[in-house]
Amino acid sequence: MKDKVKARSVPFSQTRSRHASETAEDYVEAVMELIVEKGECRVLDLARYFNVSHVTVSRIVKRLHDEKLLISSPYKPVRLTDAGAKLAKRAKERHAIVLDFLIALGVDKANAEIDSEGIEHYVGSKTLTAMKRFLKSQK
Amino acid sequence: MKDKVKARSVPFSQTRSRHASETAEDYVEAVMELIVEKGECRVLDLARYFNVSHVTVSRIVKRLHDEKLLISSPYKPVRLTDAGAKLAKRAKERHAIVLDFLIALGVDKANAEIDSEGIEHYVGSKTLTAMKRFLKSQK
DNA sequence: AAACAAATGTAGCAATGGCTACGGATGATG
DNA sequence: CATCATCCGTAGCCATTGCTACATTTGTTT
Repeated sequence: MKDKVKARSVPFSQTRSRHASETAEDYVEAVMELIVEKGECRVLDLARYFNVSHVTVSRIVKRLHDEKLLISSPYKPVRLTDAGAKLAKRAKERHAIVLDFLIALGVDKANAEIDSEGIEHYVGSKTLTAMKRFLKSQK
Repeated sequence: MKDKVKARSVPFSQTRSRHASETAEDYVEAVMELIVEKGECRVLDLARYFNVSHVTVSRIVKRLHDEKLLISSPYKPVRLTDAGAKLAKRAKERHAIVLDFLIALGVDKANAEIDSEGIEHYVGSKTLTAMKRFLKSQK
């Protein structure tokens, strides 16, 4: 009964910080998408997109502004910094790969879209490579 | 500029509640694993397993006790209720499938273990079925 | 039995992400 | 230019998950 407990394989998976970066990725990705789709991104657009109140959005936008991923001034549309745009682009690519992968695997589009949004945050570079390889082999 | 913003595909993915059930699954799964491995599961075992303080564990254990997934009395080892054991078994099976799937896909075991722990919480039944199908076809 | 180490509980703080309620800013419309 | 709807910010609440510091319980070891 005195065995050492083997530590989890993800030593730094502290829920809170992990979750904070998930949020950051989701937000910059959404901002980029909304700007492409309708020319600008307002706080309320994000609120509708994520189905949360504008208050939640505005607090998170403020944090991401402090982290230099977003640019926001009062009552103005939200924009991306260079760093934010870079992160958004990476997240978007990864998201697209995961989505295509699930579809190629035989998951219907609706479910693939739902699951890919959660899965994308946990796909490491090795897994991403394996998914790309699979997609290529299916062509 | 007046287009409706299309809502996210996961309308009820409110981060908090989603995250709470993730925690529940992780904990019952860990409790089951630790009981199998060393005969009992103490708060400190869980703290080492998740790399968090015993305080964090003891609060979460209390919550899961209230939710009737765990049984805990002061200074005693943690056990599973029937409901907790059922949930743990389901989570463990899903975890195993995701892990095997990633390995079958060509991801090395270490990375497969890391990624599967995150991915398992976002794999819907359709995706799980597709993974099982893939595993069968590889045999 | 006393003393000590290890395990667990409690108090209290911070960060994050939900919310409602309310008030100020902006922009369109009369 | 006044009004009004919409958008957004602030105040302040709750829950969750981190933490340190300190207190208590348990069990082992003199």
